[in-house]
Amino acid sequence: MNLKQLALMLDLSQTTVSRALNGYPEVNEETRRRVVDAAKRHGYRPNPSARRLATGKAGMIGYVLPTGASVDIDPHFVEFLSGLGDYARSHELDLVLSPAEADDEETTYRRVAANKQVDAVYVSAPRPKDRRIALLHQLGLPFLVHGRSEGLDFPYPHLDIDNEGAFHEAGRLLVQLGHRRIALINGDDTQTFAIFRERGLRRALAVSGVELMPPMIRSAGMTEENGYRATRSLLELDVAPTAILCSSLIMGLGVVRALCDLGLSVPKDISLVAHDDVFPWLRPENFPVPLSTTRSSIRAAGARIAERLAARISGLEDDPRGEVWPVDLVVRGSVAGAPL
Amino acid sequence: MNLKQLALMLDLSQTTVSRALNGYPEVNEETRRRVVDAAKRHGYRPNPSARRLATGKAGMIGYVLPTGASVDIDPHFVEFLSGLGDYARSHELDLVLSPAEADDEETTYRRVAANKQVDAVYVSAPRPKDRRIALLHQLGLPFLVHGRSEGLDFPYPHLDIDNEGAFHEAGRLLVQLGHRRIALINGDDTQTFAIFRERGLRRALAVSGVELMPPMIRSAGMTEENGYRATRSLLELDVAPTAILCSSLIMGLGVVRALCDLGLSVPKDISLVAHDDVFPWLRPENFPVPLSTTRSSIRAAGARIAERLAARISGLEDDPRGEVWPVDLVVRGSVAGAPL
DNA sequence: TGGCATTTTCAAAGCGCTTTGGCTTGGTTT
DNA sequence: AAACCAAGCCAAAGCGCTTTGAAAATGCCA
Repeated sequence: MNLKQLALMLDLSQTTVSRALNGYPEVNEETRRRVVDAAKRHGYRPNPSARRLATGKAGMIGYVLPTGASVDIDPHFVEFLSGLGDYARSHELDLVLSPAEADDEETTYRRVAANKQVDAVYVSAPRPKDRRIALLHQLGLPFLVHGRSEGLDFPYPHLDIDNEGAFHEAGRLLVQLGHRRIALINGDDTQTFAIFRERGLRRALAVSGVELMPPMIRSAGMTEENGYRATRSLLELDVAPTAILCSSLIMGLGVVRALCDLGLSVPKDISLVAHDDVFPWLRPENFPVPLSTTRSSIRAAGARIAERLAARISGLEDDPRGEVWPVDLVVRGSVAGAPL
Repeated sequence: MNLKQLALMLDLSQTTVSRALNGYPEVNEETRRRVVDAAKRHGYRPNPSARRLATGKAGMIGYVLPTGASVDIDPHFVEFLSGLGDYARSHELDLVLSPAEADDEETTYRRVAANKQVDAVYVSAPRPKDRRIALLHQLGLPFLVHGRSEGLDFPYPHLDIDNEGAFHEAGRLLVQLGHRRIALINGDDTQTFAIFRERGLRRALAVSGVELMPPMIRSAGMTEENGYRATRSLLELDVAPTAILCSSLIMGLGVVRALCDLGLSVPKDISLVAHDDVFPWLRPENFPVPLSTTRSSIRAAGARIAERLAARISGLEDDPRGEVWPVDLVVRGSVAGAPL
């Protein structure tokens, strides 16, 4: 059932039927009712390919997915997707994943933009002076960044959580508990989220006159194994930390395992705080010792990003506004006063 | 730069240019070279919307994503996606995720099929007599199932791992080690993979004359917490198990935590085997006691599925062939002879 | 050289929608 | 009564590609 047939059946022109369905004003309300009614009855749905060709609008949002034999997609992605999908569903928005060579995403972004495959894209895991953002800005393809870049000379729309504030708060708590040697097991420090977290902790330590030194910082992909290794190496230092701030629950698993291996107990010997993105399948309160966390639902972020993207697509939002969410500090049993 | 302009520039008809570019035989090789060359030089890329409208082919593969406030996307999905994306990239195939209400995927499948948004879809987490498979079969939309259904009266293309064989092997090993009370902590047992795994273990036990009784079976979503709870409840039984077979590493984390809580040691008190989908961020050899596993890379499956979907789209494959991969049993320190 | 089969090219008709510009109709103004 | 206007509708022209059916060019043979 296509427009032509429907128009024929109603003894109207395609123009009128199209307008009636799309809510244009120049059509009699009575006529519109007839059309809408007939459309529903015959289950008419405009062919998206045709509509897209005519309007240039795709009704889809895009994401360029870095791939490669040695590239692992972040497990957070799936949680983010839950939120995004949940909102997108209610608006009949589909999501297009365009796989790209991890070290050349630009080509794919250009292709996606040139093809007008999607109405907007979102960008995740930004780095300082992120090339993708500059590119999208230049290409004029609507976009939204999950996270923030730095050092760009133009404003761009984004949604981020207050990573610096979160780790500042967590650091401050530890400092207040008397800790001075606080280590940071961070994620990939070429990404801004990691930079902000380090900054937050540094600021908290500075208050008590302590400087966050390089040996106290580890940075690596968020795997259990990396958490383990970082912890082992930190505790081999001459002046080992008495507290650890860790950028993810997954790494947190490794941290706990390492401490256990070394016969150290949480929180008596070591205090531990981790960032929690709120996975349904791994919860900080279920760690051997309930884990204190900085918590922010990545799923909620996904939903909000979908909402804003939809707004941008329909023209309701068009300023490059940035939105930064506060992060909860949730204190549980894994922190205590510094040992003497 | 579109076809028309390119044709004009080359002083050829659109027909010829189109044919030259699409490899039709009825065009002079010399002409073709000219065309291909000019196309490359001017960076001409056919507009996919137009092509789609004309041919009905989309160049995309689809996936209907169940969503909802209380629906969690399986964390395995991301690993699967890595594999799929990796292959898809090399073939310029995009992936369309169409979010659906979790309890009414049918509507979305119908929409996707009617709109011809994608050339093929893949279906995951099938159940016995899966409605989606029957629907796709009936709609005539090419598809591939990751996993298997049961009780369908027609063949359909799928890729599965030998879940029954895997858990049979694992069960047999435990039986050989003298275990008789073996518990199963399974995933969602409305899904076929879980049914097959149970069947495998049952068969292994039967050999030694033991029947797998309901109290020895737990089934739940694959979270750390569910692994913990299942284990606690199993060990409160009058005749507690001496070995546990567990359907995922994530649940395995909970199992280990529960055993630790109870002061039981692996493998002295309890032997443990888990299924490993090969996550980069959580590896069985890094468990407190290295975990024995049945191992099968879900990522490899993703790549293979993309490959077969591509083949089906291009007509190279069109039989409803099923493909079942064997599963490795990897023995590590978590199994030992049954305690007396 | 004429006739015929092949090769190579083209004009035009879709694909199904949106949108421009114009045509009626009936009512309001001067 | 002529002149104007708004409301409601329509025909037709795109959007950029593929594909059909036919025409022109070429080669081959008798």
